[in-house]
Amino acid sequence: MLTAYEEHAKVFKAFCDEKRLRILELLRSGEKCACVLIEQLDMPQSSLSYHMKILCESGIVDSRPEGKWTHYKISEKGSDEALTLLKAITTPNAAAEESFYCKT
Amino acid sequence: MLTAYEEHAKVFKAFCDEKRLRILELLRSGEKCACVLIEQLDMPQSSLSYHMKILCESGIVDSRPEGKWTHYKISEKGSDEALTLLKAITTPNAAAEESFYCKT
DNA sequence: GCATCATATCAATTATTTTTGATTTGAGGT
DNA sequence: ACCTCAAATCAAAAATAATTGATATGATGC
Repeated sequence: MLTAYEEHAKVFKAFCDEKRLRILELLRSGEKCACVLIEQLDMPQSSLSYHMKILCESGIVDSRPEGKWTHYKISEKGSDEALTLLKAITTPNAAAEESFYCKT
Repeated sequence: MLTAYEEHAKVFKAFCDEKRLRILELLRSGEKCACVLIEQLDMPQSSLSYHMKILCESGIVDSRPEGKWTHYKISEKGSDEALTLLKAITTPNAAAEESFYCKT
C-alpha cells in the first residue's frame, strides 16, 4: 500500500516525462488508437505501451479496448482531480501559517 | 537548451517525488529555513539540498539566502504557472478535435 | 586571519526508470 | 483449430535519478 504522498506523486508522474507530454498533446485532439500514437510518435510498440500504462495508472488517461485495438483518451475526471490536488499542494495552509503578530 | 516538453516536464518533477511533496507540505505553513526542514524531515543535509535544488529550478519554490541561512518558500508565481500549464496540458484542443459530423 | 556554522557541491554508490526486442495474450477471421 | 494482428508483458541492458559522506564555499564573529 502506498502512502498519501506516494499516491500523489504517482499522479504527477504522468506529466514529468517528455514522452508522456507528447502523448498527452496528441490526445488533446481526441481519442486515439495505440497504433496511431505509435506511428505519430515513431516509437516502438512496447515503449508506447509502457508509457500508456503509467498514464492510465495515474488516472489521467482512460483506455477503451475494442476488439484488437485499444483507444486512449484524456480522462476529464482524472484531470480535474490532478488540478485540485495541485492546488491543494501549493496553497498556503492558513491555519498552520506563522504570524508576525501572534507567535505563541 | 531544452524543448518545450522537457521544460514542462521539469515543472512537474517538483511533484512526482514523495520527499519533495513532504517538503512542500511543510512549506505550505510558511517560509522555512533549510535547517528546520532537515530536522523535521530527519534527512541528511546533502539530501535536502539536492531536493531543494530541483524544487527551486522547477520554479515552485523560491530561496532567500540570509547570512548563513537559506529560507525557502512556495512561489505563488511558480504555482500559478504550474496550474495554468496543467490546465493547458489536459484541456481538449477544440480546434484540432475530431468531429463525427465534419470529417474533411 | 582563523574558527565556526549553514548550505552547496562533489563523487561514488545504489536505486529506479526507461528502452527495446522477444514472447505472450487475446480478439477476430477463415 | 489455426493464422493474423494489436497490445501487453517480460527480461536484460542502458540511462537517469536519488542517496550520502566528504569537501568546498561563503558569511559571521572573534
